[in-house]
Amino acid sequence: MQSTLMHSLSRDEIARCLSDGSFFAASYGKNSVVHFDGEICSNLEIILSGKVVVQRIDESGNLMVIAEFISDDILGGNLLFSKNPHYPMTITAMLPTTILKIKKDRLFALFSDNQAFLKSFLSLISDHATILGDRIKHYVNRTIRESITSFLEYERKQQNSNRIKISMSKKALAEKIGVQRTSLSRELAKMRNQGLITFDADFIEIIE
Amino acid sequence: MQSTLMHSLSRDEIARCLSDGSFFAASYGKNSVVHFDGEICSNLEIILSGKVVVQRIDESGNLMVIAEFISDDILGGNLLFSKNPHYPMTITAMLPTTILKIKKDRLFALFSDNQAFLKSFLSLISDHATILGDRIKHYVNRTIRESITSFLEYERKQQNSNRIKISMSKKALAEKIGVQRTSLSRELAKMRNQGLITFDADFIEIIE
DNA sequence: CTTCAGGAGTTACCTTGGTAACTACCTAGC
DNA sequence: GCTAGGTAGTTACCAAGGTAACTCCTGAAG
Repeated sequence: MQSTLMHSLSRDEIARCLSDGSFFAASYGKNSVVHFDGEICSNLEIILSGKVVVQRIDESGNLMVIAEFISDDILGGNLLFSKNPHYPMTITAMLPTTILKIKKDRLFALFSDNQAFLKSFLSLISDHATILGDRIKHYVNRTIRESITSFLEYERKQQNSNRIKISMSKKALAEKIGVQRTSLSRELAKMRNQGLITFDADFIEIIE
Repeated sequence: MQSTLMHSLSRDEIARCLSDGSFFAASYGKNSVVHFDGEICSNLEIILSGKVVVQRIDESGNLMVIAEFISDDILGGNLLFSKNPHYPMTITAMLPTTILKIKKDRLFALFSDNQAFLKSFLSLISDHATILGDRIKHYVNRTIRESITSFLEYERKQQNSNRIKISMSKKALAEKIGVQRTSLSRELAKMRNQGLITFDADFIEIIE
């Protein structure tokens, strides 16, 4: 991806937008909430640095991490033009994060002026929609075993190895696939007992 | 919504695109598959008449209906510009359906020429992304009781009445919230026994 | 060095809900 | 009128996994 959206703007354009107030930046500390569930979305936001997560929290406080976004990714792209422009989930900074905000009306002018910008934007929001679809496909209405297998198969392809580096804590993995940490722990242990995998803190290895 | 996308095109534009082959139509019979899971998406499609459903079918054949689309809605909008332009779920015609297909490259030309068309398109794909978000929010990782309550609360607001018309069969409702029909039946019976609701074939009434 | 917090593994207990096997309708076609 | 297919309701049985209450380990702060 690599900053396609910002790169499609010239320095002059950026400078002009910053000076006339249609672009402005904001900073968020670690663990602070960037957008609350239900908050209205009136700007397109581009992450300049840091990391945010989109998370659903249900009534009993259970957490599911739906997506993670880092530099050069956007927030709110799919909300700005929808009939109901409210953030449907909570967005929280995981690290100190700076975000550039672009007013909606200015955005439309940029689309007309700059085809590359529009193309990057469409590509980003399409990928975001795909992420949601994937969440449903991979983790919804499945047993934990199926969710784990789905995750491992995906990572095996990505990493092209049976020895899969888990670049997050087990707790985070449990939140990602939407189950309790203890249940994930139990199921991983079962799979190890059945000779399907081995694992430690950093790796899970699939045994053929 | 009302056909905003087609209405934003002039008759001349439509006629021109049809004659040069960048627009073309296709028909599908009831219960025929419009797109298979995994199929590549290379056109934007506009539903001219009929009804289609987006459904996820897991290995054991369980069905969950993710969304329903009717006339003037689009298919593939979020796929065309994404890095992985494969249909992530099966799309099936529920009624005899005709669909207009627009080649991707032509689409981009239309965006440049016609701002209203771009605006309609952005609005449609944003709404689609919102639908996916809602599915996750309302029905994922919940008990059947919570899913039912969520559905009833939503419909209560929509219909502005405690007596909620269910404009689908119980079987379809079960598919919508992603549970077995018998389990839905059991849970509704429990809720009736606890004095929370009454129901018959067409209505569910919430008792305050 | 000590303390404390957070990640991780384990397990008994129990709720949720999927499965399967019924029954009872209802409607369309013969 | 009779039969076949589709929708609904019911329930015994059982597997999956959430909950809670532990323990152990590690790393950072004091």
